[in-house]
Amino acid sequence: MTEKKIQGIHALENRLGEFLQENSIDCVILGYDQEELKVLLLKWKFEDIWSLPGGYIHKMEGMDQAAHRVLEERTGLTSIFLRQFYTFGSAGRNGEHRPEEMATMRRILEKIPMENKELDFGWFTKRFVTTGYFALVDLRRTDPNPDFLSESCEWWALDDVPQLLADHNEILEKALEQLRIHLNYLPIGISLLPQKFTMRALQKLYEAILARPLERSNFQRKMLALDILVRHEKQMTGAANKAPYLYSFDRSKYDTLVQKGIGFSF
Amino acid sequence: MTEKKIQGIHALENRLGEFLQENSIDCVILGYDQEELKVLLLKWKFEDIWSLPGGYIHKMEGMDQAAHRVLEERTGLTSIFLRQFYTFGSAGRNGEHRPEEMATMRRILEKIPMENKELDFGWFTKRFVTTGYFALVDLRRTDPNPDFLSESCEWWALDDVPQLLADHNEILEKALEQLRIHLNYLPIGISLLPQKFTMRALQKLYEAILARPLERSNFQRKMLALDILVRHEKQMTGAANKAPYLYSFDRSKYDTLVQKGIGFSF
DNA sequence: TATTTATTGTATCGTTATGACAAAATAAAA
DNA sequence: TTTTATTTTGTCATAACGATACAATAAATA
Repeated sequence: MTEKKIQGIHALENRLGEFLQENSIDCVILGYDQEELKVLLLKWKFEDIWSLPGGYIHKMEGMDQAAHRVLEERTGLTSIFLRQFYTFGSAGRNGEHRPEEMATMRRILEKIPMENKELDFGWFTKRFVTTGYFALVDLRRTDPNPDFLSESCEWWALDDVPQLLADHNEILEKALEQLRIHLNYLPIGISLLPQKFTMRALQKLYEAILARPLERSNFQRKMLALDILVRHEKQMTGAANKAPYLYSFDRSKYDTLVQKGIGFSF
Repeated sequence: MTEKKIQGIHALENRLGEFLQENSIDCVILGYDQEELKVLLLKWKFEDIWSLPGGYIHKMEGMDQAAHRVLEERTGLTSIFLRQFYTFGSAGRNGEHRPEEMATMRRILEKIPMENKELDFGWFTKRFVTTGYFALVDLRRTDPNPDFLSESCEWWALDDVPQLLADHNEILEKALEQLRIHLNYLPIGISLLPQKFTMRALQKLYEAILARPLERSNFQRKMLALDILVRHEKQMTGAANKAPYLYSFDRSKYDTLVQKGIGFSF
């Protein structure tokens, strides 16, 4: 078998894993920028179809590992906050329930230069199960890379997310729902913000996740009461107003707080 | 289709075949009796091995359906509180990581008459991903039934649970951890207690789940404040003390509260 | 019948958490 | 020097909470 062919098969495995296999993982990779929460989406070649980055689990690999691998392949980031949030296995996930979409997929695969492009789409009639992971990243540190079957890999503001492949919109919604619950057990800014940030930035992040405004002074009071922030010098913004302090997380205090798992709510 | 292309497809199939996995579900069925929380376990035939009841997802069946099916097969109960809590897919779940246990399983399977090929399960070669569900039931309404591979099906007090097959002890622990979190989003007594119960019984249930004592009068105050209980006549216990009232859940108020998803904590 | 016992139902009290709002501080512009 | 916009800190009434006390009561006991 030629090297090229092996590469092609390997790419297919990674990308189409969720259709070919019974098990796959899908990543809801959330980044934060410009006071907005964004999600990383892949655009398929040739057609206007977007989907969550995903892949499947190699034989000697755990599910968590697979999710980390996909994340690294798409963003270049390692050692990232990544958490399983739900497994989707309804009968309706079967490809044959979405014939039009399957036809589109068929067109895409036919145009991709591979020697074995006449794939038997009987594969598509299998029931498949995918496990969702959400990741929180500082998107300015990422370098999004499309995979073999994608022509681009872009950050989308949550409000603008288009219709996605299969049930990926539902998966995204579930990820956000779970993230909001996690917020009560875990302060999350540490992985979404740059190392030093203003209290306003942290509040805007929480507001973006919760999709509702929070009261400024009460937010500050509660956040400081957690005793996981370190205050640094002020940041001179150049604006005609009082300059805000910069804060960063105290990693060890942060970790012990997470360890204790104390619930706090917003 | 050319011979070469057919070869390519076969190569792909073979390659993918290496990655074949099995999906299963495992149920942590919790019952409450005698002020104790109990879990339903199966004892395998011929050997002293216990495990959680579980099963495979049939071809045209969703994962949730499969869990309901297993639950009904084991307990006779339908329309039950049943919730997915986590999916276990670490590399270590592969049978080949537990050779002694696999040898035991092999002995068991050899003694069981196997007309049915499905029973081979591929336990010794495939990697397993299992999704855990927890169920809450009134155990006095159940009729535990062992399955084909089990010789008994019994309720075990949580404190007495023996070492279980594979990572089932971890799965049980995770189920309890998740249940305790759910407790803050959902009053759960409705499915674990008989229709009418005393406040003391409800408190004992919460204490059993949380594994810590709760303050009596404050528990009563909070629980009544939820406004989902109906008070009935007193229950004459025959003991030399004040007789307690009986309560039951107001189903519609209960449902609307769950709908609102209001958080309350103990 | 009167008293005792054990448990239940409810009230109280001090502390803390919370939401809404107000006031002081301050960097830069006018 | 004053104005402007935003941050930081403070206040205050209310609600929630943990701890404790006390009253109510069904049955046993004297």
